[in-house]
Amino acid sequence: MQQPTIIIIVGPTAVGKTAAAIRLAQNKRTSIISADSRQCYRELNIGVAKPARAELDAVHHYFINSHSIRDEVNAAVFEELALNWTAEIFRQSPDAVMVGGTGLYIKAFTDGLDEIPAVNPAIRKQLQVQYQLNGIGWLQQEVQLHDPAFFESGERQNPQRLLRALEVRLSTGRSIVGFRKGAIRQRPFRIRKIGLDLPKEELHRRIHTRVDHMIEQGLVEEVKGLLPYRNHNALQTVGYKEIFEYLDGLCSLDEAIADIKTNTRRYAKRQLTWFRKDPDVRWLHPDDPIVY
RNA sequence: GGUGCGGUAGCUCAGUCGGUAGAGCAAAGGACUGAAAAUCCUUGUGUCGGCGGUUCGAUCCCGCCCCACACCA
Repeated sequence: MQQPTIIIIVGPTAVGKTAAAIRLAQNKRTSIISADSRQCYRELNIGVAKPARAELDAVHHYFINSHSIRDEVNAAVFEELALNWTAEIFRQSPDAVMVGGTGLYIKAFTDGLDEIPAVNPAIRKQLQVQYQLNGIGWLQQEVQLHDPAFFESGERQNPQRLLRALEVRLSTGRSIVGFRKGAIRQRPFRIRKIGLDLPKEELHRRIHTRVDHMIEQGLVEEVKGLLPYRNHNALQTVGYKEIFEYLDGLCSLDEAIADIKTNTRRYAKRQLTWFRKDPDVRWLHPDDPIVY
């Protein structure tokens, strides 16, 4: 018997992944696993362009509204959940569909992450506080002192990477460099990747239209309700950050909207940089039929 | 109509005591294994408003014109 197959649809934001995935899942009579690091939060709706109610009713979606912004979600969490959901789907169907724009999550699912023991949350918290207080210079010194191997190879200007290296070193007593094997894990199913793309101008038009639509839908109200959670990681999100600035009186609404458009265009560009590098992706126009 | 102030990169502006110019933002390209819609790296794109004049040489000085803004009439 042939191995079950998961078809993964990737591409930049606003290209039309959601609609394509739903068409495909309906054809294959199967379910969809979302691979989107923001749509999993039930408190985030308008600003993250979730599938519409009718779309969610038409096809079962995993990893949509599955978490709270108070939960800690990351690539490792996604890897484990998605593998379980995949197994669940394959009990019913030889096909599964995954769709999303979060490249790292998809890579964690297809290739696996190296095993690194969980870090002590107290250490993580403590490092964040100290970094806020003392800045990047302090962080660099600490990493140089505690993990010279990473300091030599790593990104010295990147606070997130430095903090990660440091928390691993202080939690486990070992350098993160030693944990990174980069081994690609074998999965018990076939993986097919489809990339959707449009000419840049058209993609930008779609982004701009979608942002305007979000404002009409009441994005400002949604963001107002989330003000108490603005420091959560889940709220470090295009569409939310900019409206917080507007609500703080730092800019006009029009400026905030223009910033959302700019930041969404840049996000799309980063997504394309990531996915274009992947030789396994077969590129299609969003309207093309996906046949396997 | 007069006076003042300005016209330099896509935008906001700096600058050159005369030797063809540089910041921020935007943009382009890239990296990225537990924050990834995050984070980080690289790259300056230009008839210096137009036409004349002075000068070895003008974006800079002078004249005229055009455009924008402010004030006066």
